Amino acid sequence: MARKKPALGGNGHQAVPAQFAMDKVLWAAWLYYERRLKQDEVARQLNLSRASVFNLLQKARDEGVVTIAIDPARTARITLALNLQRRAGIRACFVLPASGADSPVAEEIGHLAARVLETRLSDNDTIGVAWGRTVLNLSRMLLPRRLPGISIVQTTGSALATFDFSPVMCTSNMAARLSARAVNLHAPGVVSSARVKDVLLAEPAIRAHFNLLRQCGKLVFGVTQLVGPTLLTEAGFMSARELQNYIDLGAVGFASGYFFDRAGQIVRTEFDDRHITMAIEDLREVPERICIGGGLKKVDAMLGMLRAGLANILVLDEQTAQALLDRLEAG
Amino acid sequence: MARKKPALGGNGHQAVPAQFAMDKVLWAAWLYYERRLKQDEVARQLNLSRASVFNLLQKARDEGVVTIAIDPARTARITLALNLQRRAGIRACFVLPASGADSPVAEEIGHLAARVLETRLSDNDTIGVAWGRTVLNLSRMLLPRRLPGISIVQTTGSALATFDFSPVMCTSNMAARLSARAVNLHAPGVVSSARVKDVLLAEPAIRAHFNLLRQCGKLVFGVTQLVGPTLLTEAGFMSARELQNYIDLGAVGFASGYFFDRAGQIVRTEFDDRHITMAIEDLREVPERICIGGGLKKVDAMLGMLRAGLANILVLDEQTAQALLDRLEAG
DNA sequence: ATTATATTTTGGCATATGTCAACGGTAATT
DNA sequence: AATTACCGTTGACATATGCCAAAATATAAT
Repeated sequence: MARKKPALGGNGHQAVPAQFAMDKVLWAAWLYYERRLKQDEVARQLNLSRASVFNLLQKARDEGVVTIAIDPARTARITLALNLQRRAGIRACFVLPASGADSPVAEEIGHLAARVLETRLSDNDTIGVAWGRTVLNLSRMLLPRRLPGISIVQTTGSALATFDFSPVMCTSNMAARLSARAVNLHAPGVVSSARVKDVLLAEPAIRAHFNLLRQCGKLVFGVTQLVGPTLLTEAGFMSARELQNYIDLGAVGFASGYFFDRAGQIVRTEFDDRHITMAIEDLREVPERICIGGGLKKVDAMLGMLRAGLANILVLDEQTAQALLDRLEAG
Repeated sequence: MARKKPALGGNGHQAVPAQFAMDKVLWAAWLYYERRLKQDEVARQLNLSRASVFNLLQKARDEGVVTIAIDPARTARITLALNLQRRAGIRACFVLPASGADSPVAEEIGHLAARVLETRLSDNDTIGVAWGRTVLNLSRMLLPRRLPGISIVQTTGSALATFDFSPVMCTSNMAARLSARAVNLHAPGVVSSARVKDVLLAEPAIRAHFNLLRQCGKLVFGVTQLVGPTLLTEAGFMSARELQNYIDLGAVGFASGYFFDRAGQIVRTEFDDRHITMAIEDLREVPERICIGGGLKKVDAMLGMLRAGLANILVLDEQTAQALLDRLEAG
């Protein structure tokens, strides 16, 4: 996908970035994609070899000068998506076309989610971002764009353990892609006691952060199942014992900072009192709550998540969508 | 562009053969454009021939399922440049992006012009250079390079008064930057009588200079409006009375040594007979005649200059380009 | 059922695109 | 000044795409 280095300046000598016309990348892209000239003809116009024109076009695509994108809205119009949307009582549902065999579903869903998010972004948006592998995938697939009015805000305290899909990683990655403002939450994700959490939440800087989160127009998060090996413990976010407490109380999944059971009831333990994350009542006020996830093993968790009303926009793969729909129709 | 029929919605008949719960057009488009599979691979996944996949993709493009878009902010300038080029019937046109800031336009245009000139330079070029503030700006922005085969030739006699953008200054500055040969015209710009001009033009050294000018592959000059305070008088090039004579005859501008009116007719007074400069018929033979200039107050002058056919390559700022285009389209 | 008439699909060929290793010039380093 | 390292450029070759006319299939009319 990513060809080479971002290659800012291009040819070394000269502080003459794209601001100046005769930007060959733009010129070539224009002739090729707008005027529909063949690469040969473009080459003739620019006095270059065709191979060079090809390279310029490559760069144009990599830099995001040209965007070749599928309107993700279309993925929401297929029967399956519409049915699921209706059954789950949500606002929209985007379904990744099933691709044969060996596809790494998580990556592809991140890809689709990136497209979905891109089309929904508007100026001065504030976007709350949780953490997780899928969310990180999303951030990686965003096309570089310049949207300076946008803020990407962390919904959860930064985790202590170093894992590559940490909250900080997710937000800063996204912000970098969009040239947007990254607003990190300078607090641990989990603290040792309820008292410490109270103290932290009373801090002005932290309060300000949670106030900012109340301005969010969009929220992006993944969903995790609790059975089998789960990232929650593997990533060092919580202990196996802490997790077991939730499971014992009937929890089937975790999303956007909260655990819930099959029926969509939020499940709480003392862990919640030590978990520094966006308040659930604020969370439910966010107009667009986008949940990204797929894989059959997550069906139970997603079902609970939907019933809990955490998401109102869903991005998932075809297979999971079908399974989810079947379960919803079964009752 | 539109290939065939609009192809009724694609998802028209819901009674899909069940095996494809998914819209084939979308599916193919996703695999091809997002997953970057080859058409063969897509064909294999969909159990179709490659040609059919091609047709699906065609339909996807026609229906707007895939969008190939160039960052509109960057294309505006190019569109403007192309339109202006077409309307003015010139060879090329380079537009300086409107910088939000209050930057000194003249300098920026010189900068752009320098880049334009650099990309067009070739070995053993002979370049005729007039004088003016913009031309001097150009010379200052040229990157030092070693192009020994090139000659920079003065098109107009050296002015007597000392102003920093005199013909000699412009040529020698440019030559220095390019390590090129500066060929100065050892004669005054304006003499006292037609007789003196004749005598001078008969001089072998001067004849040789004008012969050299006939070899020019490129010409670089600015353009001046005549209303309001103008450099022509301020720099001591001519008297207010001499200028007024031109204005009375309808002249609106001065470029590359000649005055012209709104319609592009060259306007002459006895001053021309004392002005030592490249003959207009030689001037019009030069293949690349690059005019540099900007600022809304010059629009009238530039219009006349274009109609007079003095320039066939234009370097100007976005605002002026737009104004010029509007005027040309108005008729 | 049969014929006529669209519509979709396909094989194969002409053209366009993608890749790569080698070249040549510039800039930084010694 | 010589050396190295780097990067854009290029020609030649390998693949992929675009196109069209013919075949297959669906649809309508008689």
